[in-house]
Amino acid sequence: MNKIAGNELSASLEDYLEAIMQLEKTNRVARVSDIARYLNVQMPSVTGALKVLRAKGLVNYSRNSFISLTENGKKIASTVTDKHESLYRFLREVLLLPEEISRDEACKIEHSVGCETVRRLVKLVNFFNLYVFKTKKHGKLWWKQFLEKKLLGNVSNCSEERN
Amino acid sequence: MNKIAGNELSASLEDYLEAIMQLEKTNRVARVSDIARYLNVQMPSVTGALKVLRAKGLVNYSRNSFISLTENGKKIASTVTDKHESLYRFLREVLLLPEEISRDEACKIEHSVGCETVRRLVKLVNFFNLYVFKTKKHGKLWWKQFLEKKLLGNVSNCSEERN
DNA sequence: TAAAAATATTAGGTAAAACTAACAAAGTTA
DNA sequence: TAACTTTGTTAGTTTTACCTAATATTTTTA
Repeated sequence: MNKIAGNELSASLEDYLEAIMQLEKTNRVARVSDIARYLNVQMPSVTGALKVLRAKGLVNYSRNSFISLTENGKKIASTVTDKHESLYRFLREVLLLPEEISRDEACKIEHSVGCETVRRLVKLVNFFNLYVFKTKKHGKLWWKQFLEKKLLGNVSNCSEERN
Repeated sequence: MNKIAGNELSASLEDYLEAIMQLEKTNRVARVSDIARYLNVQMPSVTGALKVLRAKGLVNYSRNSFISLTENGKKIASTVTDKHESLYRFLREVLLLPEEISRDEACKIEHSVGCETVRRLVKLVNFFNLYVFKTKKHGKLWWKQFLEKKLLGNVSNCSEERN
């Protein structure tokens, strides 16, 4: 299962596009070694991914030379980045999770969440900023306390994790 | 990247555990063919997964015989199911997404979301039910309209999807 | 109970996405 | 410019998670 339908990209390939866009933004150019470092993979993995992305028409790239996103590649990369940022804001500003966890979590979820969901999530963030956090004097504090309060018997025994 | 740390299970293996628990609940027993149908895979894939899960001490299983979750397997399966249900409720009750999309989306996200996040998500659902939806007469309607309203210039060009 | 159907397993294969080791090309520096 | 370093590629391997085809086992039914 978990099949990848026709035009959809794997989480991994999405990550490469995102990395390239990010590196272009901060470093002017994205090199194989930068991408590798950014994504915590070895260089041959990058070369391999670039060939796949080129075959899909998402990057311009040729041996030992520059890498850039095509129009199409840019479009996908910004969709993913947008999901990432929206999720991050939701986790950070509404669920009030710590920065690092919000970042990590956004990274993982960004590949499995749909656009409409993200759009609504952004609305939710706006709602909190416009209404909940503006309530009386201490809206945000009140919400923080509400989050910490025990409500109903939701006892999930989360074996695995640190968070 | 996307490495699976020591004790963590892949999304796929989590799905098998979840399926087995679900089938045990509704059918009394989970058979290879049931699991295959449930997860949309072929039977040999199930046999293979069962061997891996057995090696990890998560299912009791022997050739041509019954399948059941061990204590440990049950624990993990219910954590996943719990994540699924909480996500579903959030998507359905707060973001007001259609049933089917909420279900699909929950299915995909359940493997990448942490326990603490889910716990807070549940609080958020409670908050909406206790406060937002109880506001005046038409709390829920008001929220629905808020969700539909255009706010700020969040124009993401979501090429891919249907939702 | 023998034949047919359903269920399960084995064997072998494929594809994605990573890896290492070895080599090649480019850039830097002495 | 020769030697060294950094960067990038190729070739080949591994792991995960699927698949099909063939075979084996169990259950049902005529």
